[in-house]
Amino acid sequence: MESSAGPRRVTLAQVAELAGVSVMTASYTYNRPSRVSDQARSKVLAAAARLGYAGPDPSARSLRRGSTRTLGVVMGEHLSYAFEDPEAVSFLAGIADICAGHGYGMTILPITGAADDVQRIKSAAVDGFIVWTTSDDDPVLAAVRAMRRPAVVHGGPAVQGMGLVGIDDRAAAHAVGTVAFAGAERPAIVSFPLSRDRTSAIVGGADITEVLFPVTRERLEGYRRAAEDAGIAWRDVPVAVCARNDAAEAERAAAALLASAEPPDAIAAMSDQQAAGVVHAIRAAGRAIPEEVAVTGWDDAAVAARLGLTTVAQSLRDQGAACAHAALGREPDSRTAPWSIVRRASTRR
Amino acid sequence: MESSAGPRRVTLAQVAELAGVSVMTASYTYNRPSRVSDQARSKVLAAAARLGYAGPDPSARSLRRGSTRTLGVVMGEHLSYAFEDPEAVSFLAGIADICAGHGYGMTILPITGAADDVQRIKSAAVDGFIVWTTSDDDPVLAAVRAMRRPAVVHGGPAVQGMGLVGIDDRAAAHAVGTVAFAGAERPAIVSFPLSRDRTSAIVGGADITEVLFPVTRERLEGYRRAAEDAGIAWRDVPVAVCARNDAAEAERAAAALLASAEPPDAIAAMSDQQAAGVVHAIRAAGRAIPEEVAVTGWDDAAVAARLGLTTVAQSLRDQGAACAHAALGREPDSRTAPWSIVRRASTRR
DNA sequence: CTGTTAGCGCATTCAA
DNA sequence: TTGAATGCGCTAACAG
Repeated sequence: MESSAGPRRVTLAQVAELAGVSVMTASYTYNRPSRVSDQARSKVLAAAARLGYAGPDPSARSLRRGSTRTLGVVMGEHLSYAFEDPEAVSFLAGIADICAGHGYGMTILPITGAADDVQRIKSAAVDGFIVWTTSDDDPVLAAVRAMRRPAVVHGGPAVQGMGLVGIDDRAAAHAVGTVAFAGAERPAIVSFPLSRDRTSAIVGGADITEVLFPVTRERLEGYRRAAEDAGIAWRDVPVAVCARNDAAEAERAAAALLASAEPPDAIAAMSDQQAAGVVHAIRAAGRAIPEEVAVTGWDDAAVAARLGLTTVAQSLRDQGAACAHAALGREPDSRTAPWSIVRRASTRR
Repeated sequence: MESSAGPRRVTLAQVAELAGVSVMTASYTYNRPSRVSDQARSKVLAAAARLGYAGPDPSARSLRRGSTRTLGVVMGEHLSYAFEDPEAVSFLAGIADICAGHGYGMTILPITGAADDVQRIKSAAVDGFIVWTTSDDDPVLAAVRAMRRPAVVHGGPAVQGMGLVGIDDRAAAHAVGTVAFAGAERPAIVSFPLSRDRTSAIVGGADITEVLFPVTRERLEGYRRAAEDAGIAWRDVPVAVCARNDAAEAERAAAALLASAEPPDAIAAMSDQQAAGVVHAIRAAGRAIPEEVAVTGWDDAAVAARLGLTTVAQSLRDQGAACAHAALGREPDSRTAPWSIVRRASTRR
C-alpha cells in the first residue's frame, strides 16, 4: 500500500537515469532545448512522461540561479481593502503587465497589521519588493529594506535605500484645490485617514505635520495652500476624515458638513469614489453643483467622467509598471509621474 | 571600488563565522531560538547586524524543507477582471485568512490567456494550487494537475485528481429561478459568458450542453427547469449573454430585452452586480418591480440588500477558506458548500 | 545547549 | 552535443 505521504517527488536525476542520459542532458532539455539532440530530447521527455515528472523544481532552480523570478507586492493593511480600491487594482494590473512581459511571477504579500507581517516579508521568495503607499511609521518598511533587495515605494514615504514612484501630490492638490475653491467662501475637505488607527472625525485646522500618511499629508498641504491663496485661514477649513476610501462613508461625512451651521460651498475630496459620495450628499441636500457647492475628486476614474467631476488625472497603471521596473532593478530607482487637472462641470471654473 | 553587481549576499555561514559559532547554532537562532543560549543568540544577532544579514534565504529554506509554505491562486484570464469582482475578492480574503493562520504566503498567478500561462504555473514555487472557476477546456487545469501538488478548483470544472469546492449551482438556480419566474409569462435570463471568447448576444433557447463554463452551464440548467416548471418552453426564454460580470453591461442587455416586442416580466441574473444593472434598466423603462418585472441576483452581496433583491446567498469567503484547507492537504478534497435563497421585494413571492 | 554530517534538486563551469 | 564535478544556502537527523 502507498504510504500516506504519497510518492516521493520525481527528480531530474531519476528522469535522466530512466532516459539513459546524464542529468545535464535532462536539464538542458528543459532549459536550452536547442542544445540537445532531438533523440536525446525525446528520450528525456518520454522518461519524464512515464515517471510523471512535474518539471524542474522551482525552489531548487531559484536557489541555483540566485533568482526567484518573482516580485513581491506589499498591499497594505487589509487585503480586501486594497482590492476594493479600483485604483489599487489598476496599479496591480500595471505591475502584472511588466511581470508577465519579463517572465516574472508576482506575489501579493498580505499585511494584517499584526506583528507577523515582518515574518511574512522575511520569508518571501522574491527578487524585489513593491510597497503600496503606507504610513511613515509602518514597520513593514524596515523589514523590506532589511531584505536588501531592490525595493520601491509607491506614493510614499520616501525611504533611504528604496525607490519612490508617484506624482507630486502637493502640487496636484494645490492645482485642483485652486479650481475647487475658486469663488468659494467656505471650502471643506474630505480626507483619507490621518493616522493608522483610521478613526473618522471632522476637524478644523488639522495639524498637517502630524499626519503619518505622506500622500495624505502632501495633499492636505496642497489644499491648505489653495485655501490660503483664496484668502481663507486653514483653521476655518473643516476636514472630514474618513476611515476608508469609499463612497458611502464620504457621503455620510459630506452630509454632516452640509448640515452644519456654516455649510461648505466647495468640497475637495481625495478620490473620485469619495467625491461620488459627496455628490450624492449634495444632491440629497437639494443644493446645486457647482453653483452652491463645487466638488473635486482625484484619479480620474470612470466614475469621474460619469458624474462630470473635476479631478486630478494620473495613471496608476503606468505607476505600477514603473514600480515593477524599479523592483526588477532595470531602471533608475525613483520617478515622478505625470498628472494633470481635468476640468468638468463640478467646479465653478 | 564595489563591483556594480553589488555585494554578494551574506550567508548564514558568514554570520556563524563572525559570531564564532557553528552554522547550526546560527540556524537555530532563527528557527528555534529557545534551543540556543542567550549568549550564543546575541553573538549571532550581533554578527548578523554587522554584516547586514537579511535572514535565511527563502529559496534555500524551501529546497531544504521540501515546502515553500506558499499557496498559489490561479485567478483567471484577466487579473483586473478578477479583482474587480467583489465576490472574487471575498474568496481571496477567505484564502488569505487561512494562509495567514498557517504562516503561509499566497501567490496570485496571473493568467493572460496566452501560451505562457502554462510556464507560469510550472515555475510557481508553491505547495498547492487553488483555481478560480474556469472553462472545461482551460489548459491551465492540465498544467496545474501536472504539478502533482494538492490542488482544488472553485466552482468547476471537476478535474480528476483535483478537489472541487462550491455550491450546487443547478439546485440553487432552480430554487431562485422558481421564485423569479413565479407568476411570470415571459421570463428572461442575464447570463455570464457561454464560451471563452466572451461575446455578448441575446439568444433564445441557448444550447446549454455547449456551454463550456460549468458554473454558468449548471445555472442555466437550473433556470431552464424553473422555466419549464412554470410551463414555459426553453426556446421561448431569451438569454442575454454578457461578456463581463458588471452592472453596466447587464443594464444595456436588460434595456435591449425590455425594448423588444415581447419584453420579459421576470429576469434572473447571475450576480447581484448584473441584477443591479437590470434594476436600473427596468426603472429607466418606467416599469414597476416586481409587479411588472421581477428580478433576482446571485451572491447576496451588499448591493442586493440595498436594492432589495431576491438572491442566492453563499459565502465566497468560506469557500475560499475551504479551498485553502484543501490546497494545504488538510481536509477532504471536495466539499459542497451551503447556499440559501434570500427573498426580498424584487420578486412576486 | 552545540556541533558534525549530509544532501534537498538543480544548473553553471569546464572538460571531453 | 554530452557529461562529471561542484556547490547554491540551508536545516533534518543525529551525536556529543
